[in-house]
Amino acid sequence: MAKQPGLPVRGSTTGRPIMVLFDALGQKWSMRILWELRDGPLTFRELRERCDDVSPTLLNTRMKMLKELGLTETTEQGYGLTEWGADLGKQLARLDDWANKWALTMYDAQP
Amino acid sequence: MAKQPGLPVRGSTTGRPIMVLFDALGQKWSMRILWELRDGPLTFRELRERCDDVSPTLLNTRMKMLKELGLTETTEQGYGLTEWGADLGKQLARLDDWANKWALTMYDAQP
DNA sequence: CTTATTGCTACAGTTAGTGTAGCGCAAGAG
DNA sequence: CTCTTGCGCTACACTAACTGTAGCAATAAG
Repeated sequence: MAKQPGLPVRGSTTGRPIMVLFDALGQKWSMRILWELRDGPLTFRELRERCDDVSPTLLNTRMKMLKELGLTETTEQGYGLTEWGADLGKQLARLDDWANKWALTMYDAQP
Repeated sequence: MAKQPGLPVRGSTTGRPIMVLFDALGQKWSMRILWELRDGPLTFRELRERCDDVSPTLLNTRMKMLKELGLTETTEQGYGLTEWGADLGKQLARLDDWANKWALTMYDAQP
């Protein structure tokens, strides 16, 4: 089933962009994959290894979805982020900053 | 099973804050719940309704998790965000802005 | 008492994700 | 040419995550 802003997703019929994004990022490994690709393209097997050996079945379906959403693409160096994917990656980097402060003040856990 | 920065989560043994966050937000309805609480506390049944009638079973387990993470709390008005939860909500609002631009330039889909 | 509304639990059924094995293909070595 | 090596990916059986409906115990009002 296709997936893009404007079309309904799990748990929301409106196709409102943020709902599409919540649906996509709310699936296991989605954010992690974008995160691991932040420093440049990786091969299927490399990416899989970085994601704690996620099952290839899932990695493949997830990559198909992210590709459909225009966030990743396949280059000659392997799987990489598109411009939009990289942009979203920056948003995730902000989340990283946030998470570190959060952990620090709430649990004294180090990044 | 407890959940907090510093302790291992699904797919990462390090307990690195961003991984804890990815694990938590990567579960279905997590982001949506934080999103729906952004304008103030809601009762269990109200919150459930706003989340497209998510099953009460899941809503309850999710609320327990979010509470454990210090993102939500139960007030006299019902379920609400903590300061950290509200802060994270602001990050999600940034994602909303991002998603709207994304949808607009990629698919001409309106927010 | 009855009635209504609340937060929440029980439980069976469906969907999503896991883990291992290995296929088909392309490139390099002998 | 054959043999190996490493690649992206698929098959498939298993487990975990989520769904949907019914309804319980508690509280409050009539």
